[in-house]
Amino acid sequence: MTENNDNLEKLVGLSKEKGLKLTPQRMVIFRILSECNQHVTVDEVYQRARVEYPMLSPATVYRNMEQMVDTGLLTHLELSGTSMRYDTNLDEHHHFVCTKCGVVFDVYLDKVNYKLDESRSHLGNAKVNSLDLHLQGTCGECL
Amino acid sequence: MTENNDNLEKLVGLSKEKGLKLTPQRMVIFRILSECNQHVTVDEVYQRARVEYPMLSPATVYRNMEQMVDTGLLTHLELSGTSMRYDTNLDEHHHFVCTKCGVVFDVYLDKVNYKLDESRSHLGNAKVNSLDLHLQGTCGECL
DNA sequence: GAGCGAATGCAAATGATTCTTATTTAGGTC
DNA sequence: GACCTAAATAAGAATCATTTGCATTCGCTC
Ligand SMILES: [Mn+2]
Ligand SMILES: [Mn+2]
Ligand SMILES: [Zn+2]
Ligand SMILES: [Zn+2]
Repeated sequence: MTENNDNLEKLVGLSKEKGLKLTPQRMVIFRILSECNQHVTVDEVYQRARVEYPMLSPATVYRNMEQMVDTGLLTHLELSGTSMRYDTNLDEHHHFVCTKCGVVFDVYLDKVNYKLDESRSHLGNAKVNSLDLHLQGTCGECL
Repeated sequence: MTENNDNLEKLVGLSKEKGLKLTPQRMVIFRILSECNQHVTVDEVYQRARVEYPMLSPATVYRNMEQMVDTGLLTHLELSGTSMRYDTNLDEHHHFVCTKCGVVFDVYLDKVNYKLDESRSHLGNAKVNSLDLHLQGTCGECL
């Protein structure tokens, strides 16, 4: 709860720095993002937000969340799926996805080592900048 | 070329086993899949196919490719992006994506080791079944 | 060649996202 | 506090990928 408040204050502070105006719509979106699940869709945020702010337009949520990505307050969650998921966790981290229910957990790595099979991998002289580990399996609930 | 023929024959053989009927539309799709780039969208296949078979319907390509996933002749490429990509390579492998041009290369690994930071990763008693390594960077062309 | 279920074409439906436009408003300036 | 302007919003149309319903056609088996 105090952590949520911290998150909210951080969002408000950063958005001021970026020159974003503090509209009530934006405040509702910020608060929901600071309270709810890390890996959300626009619609999940919209559904919650409209309870408190019924005249809110979905387009506003779309615009705000994309803008937050542009200004570095959110990231896109790079998973395939029907609708875009956003990540409020800006730390470098990876993900576990439950193949039954779709729940997404954050995974932090102490280390990763991998060795390419050069004979079959044809990267040419591509330069690898980052790696993203996607773990899949069954979550505790679905076991 | 002989390799493409092999691929095509394999597709035809497998589809017979699965009880799929050999329609001319399906044959065109199979042949294109056996000839072209591994990581294709439905539309890329459709655009090629309609050259040879102008009355082909996009819905037919959608239906066939999804059905091929169901019967194990194709897999979904688990990347975020505007439209679904399919992988004709059924071997276990990983991918490199160029962040400039979007090209996708196959990557084969000899080994992977990773160590979770248990204090921050909360997998509960989830069971991890597979891992997928996504390399990102700049391909040779875009360097 | 007949019969049947699978496959197809086409057009309408869907769902997520983006865009357009007229209107409102936050936040700075006097 | 009134005023200004650029930013933000609501509402709805537009777009794009994908799916679905339905009438018709066609591979395949006997
Ligand atoms: Mn995350
Ligand atoms: Mn591949
Ligand atoms: Zn689960
Ligand atoms: Zn490239």
